[in-house]
Formats: sequence, structure tokens, C-alpha cells
Amino acid sequence: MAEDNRNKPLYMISVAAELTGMHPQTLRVYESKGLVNPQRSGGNTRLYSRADIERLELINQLTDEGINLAGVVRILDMKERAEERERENEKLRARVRQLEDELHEYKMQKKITALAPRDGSVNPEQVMRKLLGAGTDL
Amino acid sequence: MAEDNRNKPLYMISVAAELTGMHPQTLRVYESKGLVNPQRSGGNTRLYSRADIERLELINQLTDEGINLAGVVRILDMKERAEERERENEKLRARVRQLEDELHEYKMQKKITALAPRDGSVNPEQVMRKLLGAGTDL
DNA sequence: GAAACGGGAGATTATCCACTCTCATTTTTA
DNA sequence: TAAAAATGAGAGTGGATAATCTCCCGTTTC
Repeated sequence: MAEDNRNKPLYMISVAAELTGMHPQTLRVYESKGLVNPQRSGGNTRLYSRADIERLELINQLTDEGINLAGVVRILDMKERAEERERENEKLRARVRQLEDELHEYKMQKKITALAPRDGSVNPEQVMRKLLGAGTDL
Repeated sequence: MAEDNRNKPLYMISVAAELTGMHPQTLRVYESKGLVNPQRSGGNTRLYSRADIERLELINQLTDEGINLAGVVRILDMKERAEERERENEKLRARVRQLEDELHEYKMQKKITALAPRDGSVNPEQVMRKLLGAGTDL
């Protein structure tokens, strides 16, 4: 997966510090405050992933705006839940689209049935399929 | 509306200060930082609404948790957008329910049509209405 | 019209917080 | 295995921030 890469433990603390322009000790403090959770090697060495680095960069942005760490914790939390809701929202939108399409099809079938003779010589679903196959816009 | 009440400009600064346990000057500072926006009387006197008071109480909570004002601004902002998304979410859920109901009805009509004789002696919609009127569970 | 209250700007101050430094120990790397 | 780097705990510091105070002027109310 591509996700796999983003969470792969890669950089030890000195590298992570360089990448983010932060002091190594600062990174340790951030961890103790629950702002980042790098993985650990067998010998207990912190290993930061790409995702961790990006999180640190976001923290940097927020603190640069004058927000203190207590605020950053809360904001990151809210952000995650906001993204969840957004995903849920997207799912619902897709479901609505799907249902609308289905419904549209049923309505067209009904119209065709209403127009067709009552002797059973016309199969509405067949007509539908033909029309859709021909790219007819319903 | 009930909303009307929540936004009605009611309390001048000394009263708002008592209600929230804050110093009047603090309230002025908060306004200058964009944390609250009380209305003004003709003579430019601040008038706080119920909603304003509640907002102040929320601010109090957040600062008590150690979040500074810059963070509070951001959090209140996010909270509003989160509530918007939540409302949208609710709307979408309602729409899904409505569409599912409609679709269900169409599907039942189709079933009835399939079971009915082809001589036009049965009107599917009439059958539906009768069944629904009798409280039949489709 | 006088007293009480509100508005605005700026100064003051105590507190606190984020970051860095130190140190002793352990782990990694060459 | 020796050098370089990481860990964790704790202390210290510089800077900023939030809250309050002061002062003067305008407004409201009786």
C-alpha cells in the first residue's frame, strides 16, 4: 500500500530533528505530551515515519500561529474527527447518488409500462436495456 | 423562535461579567481579539446575548484546560464548521431514508405488477394504496 | 446636571510555558 | 570495542501572555 510507506518507521531522532528544523529534545518533549507517537526500535530508539514528520510540521505551523501545546493537542484531535465526519459525508453523498439513479430507472420503467400496450407484447426492462445500451439520455 | 431569544441583546458588560465570573475588562479584551461579538446599543454600549454568555463560558472552560486564546479562537472556529458538517450529515441521512422509502415503494409496485394478470384488470397503485392504508407491512 | 457606568488605549505585572541544556546511562555504528 | 548518538529526568531561562489597573472621555439614568 501507499499508506504503508507513510507509516513506515524510518528516521531516528536526529534525522527527524533536521527534517523538521526542531531540537531533538523538543521532539522528546512533544512525545511525552502526547503530540506524536513514533515507533521504537528493538533498543528503544525512536523511529519517525513520514506521517510523523508531517504531523510535526503541522504542529510547527500551529505553534507559529501562537497556539500553545495544550491547544495543539485539542486541535489535532478535532481535526481527526473532522476528517472522519468528512469521509462519512462523502459516503452518504455517494449513497444518495446511487439511490437517485436507481429511482430514476424505476420511474422510467414505470413510464414505459404506462405507454406500452396491455397485451404483454412489450417488456419494459428490455426496452430500458436497449435505450441505455444505445446511450440514450433518460 | 427560540433562537431569537438566544441572540437577543440583553446584558451590558457589568452583568455579563457577573454572569460569567469574569472581569469586565477581560470581556473587552476578548472582543478585541475576536472571541466574542456582542451587539451594541445606540450609544455604543455592549449588549451580550444568552448565546454570547454561553460562548464565554465555553472560552472559560478551554482556558481552564490550559489552552491559550490563540488556540481558543481556532477551536471555536473549528467547532462551528464541525457543527455545520454535522447538520449536513443529518440532512444527507434524512435524504437517504426518504429515497430508500420511495425506492421500496417502487419495488413493491413492480412485484405487484408482475403478479397481476396482464389484462389490465388490476391497478398496482390502487393495490399499494389499499395495502398501505390497511397498515400492511411491506 | 450629577453620579454611576461604559468605552478605549496603554501600561504593568505575575505567571507560566516552550524550549534548551546538562548529566549519567544505554544503544548503535563503524 | 571505541566513538557517536540516543534515552530519560530534571533544572533553568527567556519571552510572551493573560489579566488587571489607570486615566480620560462619553453615555446613561435619576
